[in-house]
Amino acid sequence: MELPEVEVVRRELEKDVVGRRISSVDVRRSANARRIIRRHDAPKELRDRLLDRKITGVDRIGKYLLLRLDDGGVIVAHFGMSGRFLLAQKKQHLDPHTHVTIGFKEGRELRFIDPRSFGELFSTTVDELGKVRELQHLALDPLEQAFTWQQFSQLLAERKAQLKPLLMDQEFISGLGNIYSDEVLFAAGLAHDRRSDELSSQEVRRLYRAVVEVLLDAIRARGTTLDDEAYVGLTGKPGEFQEELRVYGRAGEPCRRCRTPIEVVKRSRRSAYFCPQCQS
DNA sequence: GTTTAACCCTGCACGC
DNA sequence: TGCGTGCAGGGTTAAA
Repeated sequence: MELPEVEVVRRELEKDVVGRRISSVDVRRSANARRIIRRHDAPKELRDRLLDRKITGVDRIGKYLLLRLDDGGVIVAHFGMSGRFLLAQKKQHLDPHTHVTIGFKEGRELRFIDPRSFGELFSTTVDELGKVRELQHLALDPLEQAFTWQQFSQLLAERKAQLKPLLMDQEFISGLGNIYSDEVLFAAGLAHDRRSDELSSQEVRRLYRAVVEVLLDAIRARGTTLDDEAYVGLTGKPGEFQEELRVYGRAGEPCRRCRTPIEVVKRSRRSAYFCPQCQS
């Protein structure tokens, strides 16, 4: 799950969960549930921090969600590969991979579900936010006002790395993963292994526009829901951006722009999809 | 500084 | 049918 999916969930949380008061917190007694809240909380600590608090706002930094509480507390959530939130009625069937359940006074509950257990959910406070290791090294979020062409141009020039891994580096910009880095590079017409410090100013501008436009398009389509992945919105409705993917997952299929078959290369277990004709 | 590989994890596709 | 194997990918970490 990457920035667009997390942003869609953020907007849904803002609409459906802000203003709710937490009446119960349940952490499953499984090794994976402990792993999800790992390092930061014991189940009792998480419960004590959240119980009776009201959720006052929901922010996002890169792929991290921050649910703010009325006493200065913050719930931090990251979905990893297969994690998601489900807003359900309490009597609704419980997915076996539900690790944490946050119940509200009005009746429904927010469930953190994650089959592969790469996700995280833990509590902290506004004052301690700067000390949270996961958040410390996050770079600028590309949908923030501060993400300008000039800024991006300078960042690219300061590094000498291949574009694809650089775009996915959360210390460079935060929010892109494997799917959207491929889509962005296609939209910009740039090859995945081009060097960041060897781009012309025109290419930098194309890349900048591609980052912003692909992310906004994906958010408009409510994110990408792939067959083998669990991403669906807060209430179970899948995204639609998978219909608009230009290269990701389309190896061997004709490029939508020039009909050349899309190619894929593997580098340390990550695949990069691209059109050899349109990207150079 | 950059790149590579291994690790965490489970569901699924595949071949025998 | 059933088993073993490989793969997917978020991030982190260690090593090259």
